[in-house]
Amino acid sequence: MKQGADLQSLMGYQIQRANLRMDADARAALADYDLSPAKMTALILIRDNPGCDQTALGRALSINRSSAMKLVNILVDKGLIERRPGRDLRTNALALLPHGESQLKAMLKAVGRSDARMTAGLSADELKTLKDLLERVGAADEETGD
Amino acid sequence: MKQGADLQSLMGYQIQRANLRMDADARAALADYDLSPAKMTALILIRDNPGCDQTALGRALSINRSSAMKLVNILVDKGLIERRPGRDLRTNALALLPHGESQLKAMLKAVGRSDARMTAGLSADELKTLKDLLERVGAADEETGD
DNA sequence: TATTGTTATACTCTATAACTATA
DNA sequence: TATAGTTATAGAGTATAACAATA
Repeated sequence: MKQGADLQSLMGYQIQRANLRMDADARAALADYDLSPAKMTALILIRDNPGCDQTALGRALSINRSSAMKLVNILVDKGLIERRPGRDLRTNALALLPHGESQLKAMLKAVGRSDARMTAGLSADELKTLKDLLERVGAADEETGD
Repeated sequence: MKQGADLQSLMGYQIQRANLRMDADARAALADYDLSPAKMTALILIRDNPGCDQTALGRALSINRSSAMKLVNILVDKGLIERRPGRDLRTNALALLPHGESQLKAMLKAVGRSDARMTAGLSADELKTLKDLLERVGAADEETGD
């Protein structure tokens, strides 16, 4: 299939294709853990922000309260995290459980290997440049509706 | 929300975040046309590969025959494309209709504006570099893979 | 036998709207 | 009034499994 000038010239398309390749490989790397890359990201955020509430987690993942609820339910059901009493009676404080911590360590190893393999064709300088440029793409608004 | 070293170091995460921002803006730019960026991509591919069949279209979009079927149904229902007799009696030849062509032109304008706005912070050289680096992400895997 | 289109079904992810209990 | 969590429901988007027609 030919991909004409229109697709080639859209940066959004280039990013989307690269994302598809990276996500597919990361997903395969996590197959043994029955978690998607996005759910692993949630575990990392909870570990690095202990006591955060569901709404804040959702905001960081660009999903709304309701979607965050479902995500948290899954992680709780798997015994990876726990809901604890939060800063007031409306809020809960999310916490990574020991089982979640050990699982996350293994997942990070697997995804790290995937990430390294997928970017093996780029030098350290190029990786730094790529990360910098990506951060500057769409640096404007970010929001999650409700 | 703090994003620790683990997320910062994963290129897959950086790409995914940039993709989310770009996709959201492109989606908003296409709101008037009631089509997602992915469906616009399908229209471009059909325009640039007239007579292609559904399976080939699906392959180009990384979706399977059944999903391609649903996608084509939607584009047909909207009067944008048409199924014509293909190279044998099993196959359809997909063709962009005049209405699809004019719609696509307008959509490309809108998405082009979105893309330009989102990448306005990057110089022409930087855009070229970014595209080059993105194309090489996951390329090593494809070369050595089976 | 293999391939293309097709249909039925199901799963993932996300969203909206409404309700509750707090604040 | 506003916010956090919750629940029910719905809509994309994709996948698998089967089948018919054709190659």
